[in-house]
Amino acid sequence: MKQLTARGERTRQKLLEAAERIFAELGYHDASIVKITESAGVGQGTFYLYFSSKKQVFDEVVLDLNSRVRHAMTEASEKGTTRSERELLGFGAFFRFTAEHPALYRIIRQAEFVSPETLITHYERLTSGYVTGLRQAMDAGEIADGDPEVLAWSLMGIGELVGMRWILWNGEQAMPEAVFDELARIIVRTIGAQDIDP
Amino acid sequence: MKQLTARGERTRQKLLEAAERIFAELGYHDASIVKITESAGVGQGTFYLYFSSKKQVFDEVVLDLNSRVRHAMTEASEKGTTRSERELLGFGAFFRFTAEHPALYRIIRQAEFVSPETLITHYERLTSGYVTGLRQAMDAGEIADGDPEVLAWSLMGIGELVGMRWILWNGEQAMPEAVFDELARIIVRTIGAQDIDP
DNA sequence: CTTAGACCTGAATCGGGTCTCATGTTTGTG
DNA sequence: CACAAACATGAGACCCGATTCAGGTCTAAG
Repeated sequence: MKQLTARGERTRQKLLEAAERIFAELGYHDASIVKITESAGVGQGTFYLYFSSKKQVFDEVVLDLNSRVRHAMTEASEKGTTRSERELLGFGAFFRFTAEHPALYRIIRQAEFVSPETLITHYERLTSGYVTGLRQAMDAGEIADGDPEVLAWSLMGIGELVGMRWILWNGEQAMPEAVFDELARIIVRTIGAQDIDP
Repeated sequence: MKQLTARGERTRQKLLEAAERIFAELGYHDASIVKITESAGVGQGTFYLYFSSKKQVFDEVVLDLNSRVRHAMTEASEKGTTRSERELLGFGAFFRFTAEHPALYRIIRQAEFVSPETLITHYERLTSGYVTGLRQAMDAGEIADGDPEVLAWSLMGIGELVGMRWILWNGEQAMPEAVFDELARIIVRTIGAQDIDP
């Protein structure tokens, strides 16, 4: 599998998108190659021209979702000036992404057994950028001092469960404003945001 | 399946324990009835004398773990007097349970597709008791005011991811003390605990 | 218009899983 | 001790899925 022509690239992309769709809908185990290729509109055998196994396409889907969600969060949070603001913008982007791509959740929860290495990679990529930002804010005295790693994982946990409860279980609607407002207060407390004004 | 004799009860229990073990180790899909019955030391057919399907035994294992972890948390947190204290004792119990029964995590993450109803029941039972306690503490002015439900889910999220990172991924060891101490500070901030002393 | 190379196909192979059932074994009671 | 009710068994019926492969089809360059 090396150089693909435009046609090959197109087919590969169709398969990747179909895989994301089917994995999200049915879960890893009930998603069969037949269903994926059917949904992509290609023959069964075609799958193996582009991916070496079901697990491999799974990993690729996870990593793809990972880089997309991080991109969305980074882009949003860069618009903020204080750490609180940045944090809330990041959460907002995360929830929006979740509502649009429930696959993120549904697929990642499966990774525990399907592909633990990829699960770890996913979470570590999410935290590592996070930790840097939090440490800077700590050094600047913008938020409470402490171990930024524990804080980063705590914040991810909040996002994960609140997103599950109010987005996934709400039919992938946007989150009610009241919930987000409450959450905003909680997050500001959690990071221990300080007023910097002297 | 109605009245079981002592012998029947014993066999059923052996199967339930074996199922928990095997599900935790292999995940739902790779856990086969053959493996469960082998691990329990009974014949394959015996399984169906006590459970009607693989999914049913899964649900039973989840609900059993759920009631055990809640019991452990409640018992621990009742020893505390302030809400902060209670909260930290509850978290401690949760982490201890996780270290001793990694099945809790590994199994529940699978439930998303295997048995979504049971997943929801699990989380809702965990929060519902939580919400009551938090509301009382809010009314007593012990912690920051707000929607106790959002706060309950946030706290669960923290426990879930921090437990995953520092217990599951650490070979099911107890959590490093430094991490727990840091976490304690984070939790106290998150609930917005107030000094009550006038 | 030819043709090499890229691309596509789905039937067939192979492995494995759930659940049933006809047949035995154990236990407690009269 | 006899025997009904409970309990236990594992072979096999039945189903389904990942992956392979031998044989087409498409496309772009000459």
